[in-house]
Amino acid sequence: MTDDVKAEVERQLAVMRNGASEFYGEEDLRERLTEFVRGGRPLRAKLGMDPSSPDLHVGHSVVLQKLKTLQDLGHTPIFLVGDFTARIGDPTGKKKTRPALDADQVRANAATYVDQVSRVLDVSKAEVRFNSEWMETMSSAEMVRLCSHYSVARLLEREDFAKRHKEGTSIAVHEFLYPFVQAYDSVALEADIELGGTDQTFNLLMGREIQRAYGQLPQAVITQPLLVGTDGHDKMSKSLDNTIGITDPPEDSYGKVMSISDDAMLAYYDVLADDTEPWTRLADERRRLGSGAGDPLAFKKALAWALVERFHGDEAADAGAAHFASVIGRKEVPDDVPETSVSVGESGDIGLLDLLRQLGLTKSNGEGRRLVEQGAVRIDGEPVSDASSRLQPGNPLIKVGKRRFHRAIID
RNA sequence: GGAGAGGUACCGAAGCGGCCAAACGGGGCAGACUGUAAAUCUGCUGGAUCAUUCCUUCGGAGGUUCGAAUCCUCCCCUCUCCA
Repeated sequence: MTDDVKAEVERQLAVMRNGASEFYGEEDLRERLTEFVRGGRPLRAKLGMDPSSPDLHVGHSVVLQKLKTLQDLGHTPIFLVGDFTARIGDPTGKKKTRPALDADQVRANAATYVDQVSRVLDVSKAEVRFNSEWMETMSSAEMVRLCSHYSVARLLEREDFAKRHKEGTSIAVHEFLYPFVQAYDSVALEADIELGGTDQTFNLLMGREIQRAYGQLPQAVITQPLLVGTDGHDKMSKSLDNTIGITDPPEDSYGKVMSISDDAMLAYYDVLADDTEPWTRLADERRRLGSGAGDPLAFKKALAWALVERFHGDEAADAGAAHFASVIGRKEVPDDVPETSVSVGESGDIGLLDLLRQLGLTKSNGEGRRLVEQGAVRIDGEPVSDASSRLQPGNPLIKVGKRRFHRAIID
């Protein structure tokens, strides 16, 4: 019996550790975990996300996946929507003060989160909380007390703060408050474990200290590696415009994966793979590619398929693959080309540059002219070389670049 | 409160009376090439205009000048040092 308990505790710890970058406070957890295995209360696993943009992306899904893993182990997943912290703006990794979001914006973003999270996690069995719940009503006196538990010197140990301080970029005082609030969230939620990306390490660990200061057992901290963006260099981030959104259309998601470099492709696999079907099949090929052999294109297709499948299901993944093979591979016209009706002027025809703008394919005539000059514009498959050309009424298919199609209904 | 440095296009950064719509780098877009929308190479990258040219842009508001991103005045913001 005791051995069984011990084995189960070790098994759970191993599962938690799997794929993680760091597991801080693992020892602190052992006792609580043992009680749980003996039939005690489940551990409370916290994952916080600020609704600073309306969409979650695949990078976020890495930690969400971990939360799901903890859910599957029988623990209580707590998805914390940082509606209050979003209004401060997480200074992590930032070179300058983030603009604070207003309450309405935050509320609107938060509303979309729960739905998106449900693509990964069984939200109905999770505890979904908002930190405005306790932060909105915290008194100034309490805030002061909270801040008394940590020193400026230690805050300045944070690399981003230290750098900004040294370089003379301004750090607004409220930015210092961010880690305090995040840490206090763990107190309010009585978290046993907190998850986050490696970039959150400081904030997460501060949670341990603040919990101790409030007389709680410190949470364990599991950090997950950051997913590189589609550019292959920086971390995936909305502000860098290198994301694959959880709610992106399957065709886009598939195409975005296909566009990443081979190096990034391996990084994606390493961070995203779990022990479920489409991923496990790739394990051998992953090893071959690591040693310079293998078929990178086939692997990338399989990776793209697996990723789309995770968020949209296998039919959507098939559709994404078919779309890519058709449009990019065979250079065919996709089935679902958007259509827009435009009217000719008194002349009875319409200028190409006007048309491009009306279809939303270009922002200005200058841009349109440039694209035409560069041979990027095709009408019904034929390249156009004259920017001043005019089109008669009809239904021409306009193609700009390699993958932007639009059918014009000219009358 | 005092002294100094600075605010330039999506970002970084030159320019410091006309040759500036503003060098250069990054990013973005396009083309070539490729197993892909990677890498690499090439081109483009404020708006209107076929073009000549015109309009808006160099923190904000005024001013000097034939002419200002560049000079002057006031204001706002950032940073440094001093008190």
